[in-house]
Amino acid sequence: MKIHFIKINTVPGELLIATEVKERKFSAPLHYHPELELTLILESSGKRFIGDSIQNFEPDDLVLVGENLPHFWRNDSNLLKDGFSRAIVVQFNKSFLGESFFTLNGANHINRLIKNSTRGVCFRDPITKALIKDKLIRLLELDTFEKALGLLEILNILAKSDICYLSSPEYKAHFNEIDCTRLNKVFNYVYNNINSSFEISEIADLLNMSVSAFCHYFKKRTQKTFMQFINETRIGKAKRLLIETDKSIAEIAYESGYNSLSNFNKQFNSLEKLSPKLFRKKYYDYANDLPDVPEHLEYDS
DNA sequence: TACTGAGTTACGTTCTTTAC
DNA sequence: GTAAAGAACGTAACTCAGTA
Repeated sequence: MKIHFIKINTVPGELLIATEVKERKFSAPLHYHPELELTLILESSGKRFIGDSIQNFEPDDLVLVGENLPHFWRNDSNLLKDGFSRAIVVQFNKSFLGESFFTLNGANHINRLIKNSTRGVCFRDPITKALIKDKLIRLLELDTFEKALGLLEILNILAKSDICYLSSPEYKAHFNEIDCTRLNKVFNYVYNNINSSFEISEIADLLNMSVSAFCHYFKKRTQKTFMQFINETRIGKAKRLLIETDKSIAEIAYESGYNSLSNFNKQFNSLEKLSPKLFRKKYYDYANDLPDVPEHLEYDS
């Protein structure tokens, strides 16, 4: 799999593209394009790669990817047995309302958001996300003019909301064809073998590198050590198994790719600041205490 | 009391980082 | 890209807590 430059095919007369993506699993490869992309995950979970950021995503994950920023979403393979991955994706050019619109007085905050999005930004405030989800769902039904107004309203809300940067400040899109072919080989290998144990030398061999050279390379490109990436991926899977199954901690440890319970506990503790058992207990306590969802925030799927 | 599952510790092996 | 040192991991053996 290579990094792809994708030309977004805008419909003549349309200012932006707003679509609901519904697939068994998100199929877009690592790619970039000059259009900005606002993505709201409706169903599915896994890992998203944006610039040099590698993080877990879950339903209601809301992310704005700036122009020419490499990105792709990778589903958890174990969650695809009985469902679809769904997301609302809005792609638009930063000058969809004219070259200088966002430099006008009163629109500077949106201009700042567009600039910040070149590192990729996510929005964590639940009230903002609920509001944007509602507006994105409505956006799908609107005509061109109303869509543009709707997107303007969404950008206005997002620009006033707290943001979390995804890529590091030092990140520059330094991926070339070779880098991305290599990283895609690594990601594919890891996701296809995450349940089993594998040695770092296997991955290094895959790229015709020494183990040491591979460690250098991976850290430089992702700002994480390879084992950090593996652990975050495995613990992410373990958390879902803790929540969604009643399997024992040991079973979940082995199913997440750990060969020892002790290391699983150590890793889980260091990432989550609590033991797997306590995590499961806290989740169920929290779920049992949840009030009914207010009617205006419920959405049919 | 015995059994089971969860968590801890010590030590050998493997991985990551640093200096070149 | 390599070598070496330090950090992190995996294994085995252990303790502790809950339960029948």
